[in-house]
Amino acid sequence: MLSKKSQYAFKALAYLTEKYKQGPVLIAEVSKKKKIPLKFLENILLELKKADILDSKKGKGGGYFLKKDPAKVKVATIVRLVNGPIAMLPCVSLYFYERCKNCDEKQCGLHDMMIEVRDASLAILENRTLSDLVH
Amino acid sequence: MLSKKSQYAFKALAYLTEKYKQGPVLIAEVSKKKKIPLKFLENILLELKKADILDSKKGKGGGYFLKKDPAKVKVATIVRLVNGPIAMLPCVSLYFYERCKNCDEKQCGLHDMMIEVRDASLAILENRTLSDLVH
DNA sequence: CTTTAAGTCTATCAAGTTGGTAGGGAATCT
DNA sequence: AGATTCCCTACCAACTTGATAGACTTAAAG
Repeated sequence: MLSKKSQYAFKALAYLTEKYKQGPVLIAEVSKKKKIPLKFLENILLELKKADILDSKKGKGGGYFLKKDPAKVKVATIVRLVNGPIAMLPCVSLYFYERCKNCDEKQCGLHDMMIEVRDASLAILENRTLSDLVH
Repeated sequence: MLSKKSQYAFKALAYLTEKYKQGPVLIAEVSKKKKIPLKFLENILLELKKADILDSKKGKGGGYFLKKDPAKVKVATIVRLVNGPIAMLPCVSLYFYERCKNCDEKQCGLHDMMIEVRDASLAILENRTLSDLVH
């Protein structure tokens, strides 16, 4: 399951997508409109900035805004960033791979099945962008 | 991600699938062969018994065994039982549904996307059984 | 050059979950 | 009766999650 933090992140990103190219948006505005605890949202947006998804301006007239075209930012990227692995097992994760202990990947039936699930999920998440969050 | 408990459960079930119709198998044997902490495994197997997946016999010659044909036990069932929801959001879960707060499901882009992911995952997990874990 | 309006950073915390352990109880077989 | 094996309750340390507090930095306005 996506954490609450991830859900907040997506709501905030959807809002910033709506406001794309309209100048910086206050954290407080996002917090109010999307009903996300202010200080928690601060952390989330800062993290997204450090990951190069968002940019910000300080001082009067400042705020947060998308750094790139929302149609170019994959949902999969955000999930990995904020929520972690998409795969159901570390041994089938592309970005968070960890070898299985006590289990030969070449003969583990679960392994193969979870690769299928991963690929099915990625087929969707890698082909949807922030633009698809609003309509 | 599947919890360690879930991974243990699948390993144990795979072992019991191999021994299907060969009489009860000791917890201690499963623990040793699959390298699962004994007392932790006890809890897991007991839970699977209460969920009607396994059955057991006490005393000498006792142990655990599959209650049904492994080809009839869906992987999805086990995941839900031991790990919880398969969907990435409560508002798109079939078995663990919870309404979204502050978010109209009919106009939430994330909602639709996560339904797609859920269906893609279920297409696999609902059509694989314990038999597919061994080969 | 001071005030004010923002975002930035560090630290902390309560509650819940996860992975695991301990030990005795209950059933069953010999 | 005694051995064997599962059953049950309780407990615990470590980690994660969701959230808050407060001081700091940067930038614009006047």
